[in-house]
Amino acid sequence: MPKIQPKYKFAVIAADIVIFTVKDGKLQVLLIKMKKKPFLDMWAAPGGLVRPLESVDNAARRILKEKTGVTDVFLEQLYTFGRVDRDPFGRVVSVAYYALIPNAGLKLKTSAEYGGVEWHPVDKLPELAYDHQEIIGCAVKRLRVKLEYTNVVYSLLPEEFTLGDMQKTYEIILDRELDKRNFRKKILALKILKATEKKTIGEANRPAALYRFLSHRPENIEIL
Amino acid sequence: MPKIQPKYKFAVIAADIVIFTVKDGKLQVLLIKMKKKPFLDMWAAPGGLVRPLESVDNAARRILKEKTGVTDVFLEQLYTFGRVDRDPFGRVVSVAYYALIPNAGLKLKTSAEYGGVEWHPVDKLPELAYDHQEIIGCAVKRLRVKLEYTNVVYSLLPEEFTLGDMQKTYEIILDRELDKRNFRKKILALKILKATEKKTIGEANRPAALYRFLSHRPENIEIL
DNA sequence: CCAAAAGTGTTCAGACTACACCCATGT
DNA sequence: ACATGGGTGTAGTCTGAACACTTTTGG
Repeated sequence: MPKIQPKYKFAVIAADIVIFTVKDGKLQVLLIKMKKKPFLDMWAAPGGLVRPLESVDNAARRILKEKTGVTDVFLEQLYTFGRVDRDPFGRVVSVAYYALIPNAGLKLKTSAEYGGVEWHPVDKLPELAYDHQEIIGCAVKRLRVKLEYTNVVYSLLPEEFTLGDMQKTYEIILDRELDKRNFRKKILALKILKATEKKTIGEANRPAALYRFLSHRPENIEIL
Repeated sequence: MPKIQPKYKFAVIAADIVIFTVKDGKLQVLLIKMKKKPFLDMWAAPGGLVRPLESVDNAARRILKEKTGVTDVFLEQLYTFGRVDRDPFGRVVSVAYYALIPNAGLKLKTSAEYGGVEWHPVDKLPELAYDHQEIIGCAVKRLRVKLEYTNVVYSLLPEEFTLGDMQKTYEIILDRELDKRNFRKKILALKILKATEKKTIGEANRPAALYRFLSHRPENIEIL
């Protein structure tokens, strides 16, 4: 067990965010390259200390916005990681969150503070700082079950999308194939989508109907 | 919004435990009567600051043991409550846990520090300190869903129990009646119990077979 | 003999699974 | 013309829900 440097007199609180998107046919997380010594060149989920006059939820929203610029996406508390030796800089307890953002040509802005900001597929993660491997693993598990009984995919898809897009998103995250006919039947029966008049154009195949979610709020609905 | 007294320079961490049992045909929680000023004579779930060299999980276990003496029961992290003004004594973030303990003639020991320790039915709670009403409400919700897809009732029942005891526990917590035949069929089909040779004796009705859980570890199993 | 909980099967409806072919477009 | 994903229905199986009477004990 590493020695804890009591930089703070009591345990203090940080928030870390596992930011997911689906990109290039893979579930990916946003990681930041560390420049500080014990974790030099390792990667970590974005995070930071909770400020004295800021709620933990707000800290999570702030960090998410700082790194991605997005604000109105699904963001939920995941779990609190409180091992004594999880942070070599001091006694820091991390309240972890996870967020789902659509892959809409988001520009990642790095800063001098970090060695880079990049998406990494969850099935091929680099070496991670702190206990972030555990945190991300936990977030992936949670995301998988959450997809099955809520409508939160809305936060991974663009405003308008095809049923094929939606099914592919499920297949990528759940890592299994779904039956097209059963999937469409199920989803349409739930009445959580409304069809637009539009269809996809310019693709090398038959145009597909575009849908949008009726509600962009998380709701519990048995989906699969 | 009340003014925060910066007793600590940063936010510090406490653990609060919602301790459940089923007693007198009701789901009950263990509460402590406060003696400190802004919450004088109000009740609260047991809790305390996390010590600098103690993990948050260990703090929860410690507090549970201090108040009840029990150790090997189901104890799980619930949620972290991080509103800025949740504690008038300072910036304290609470990692809430919930525990399930069997109602086996547990003796509650009060201390000079508190005005009393008592069980209270969750459907008739007194006025609660801090945000503990929210925390307990959250714990009850979680317990209800958890009962449906895990075996955690084991931690509310004695070592040996009848199927009637088990069904009653479900009915009390879920607050709805269950069909006796369907319940027994389902539970026995899951193979999570083993029948003992024994039967209840001395009751004013037909003796019932006594069962025990095969495993006393939390497992995900579709129960209802 | 009465009260109280234990114990025990069947039927019906709805949900889930598996499965194959034609269609509209771009190249 | 062909490659690509879009779009559609049915039959069989499984699961969950509803439902009533007999048994064994203590009082």
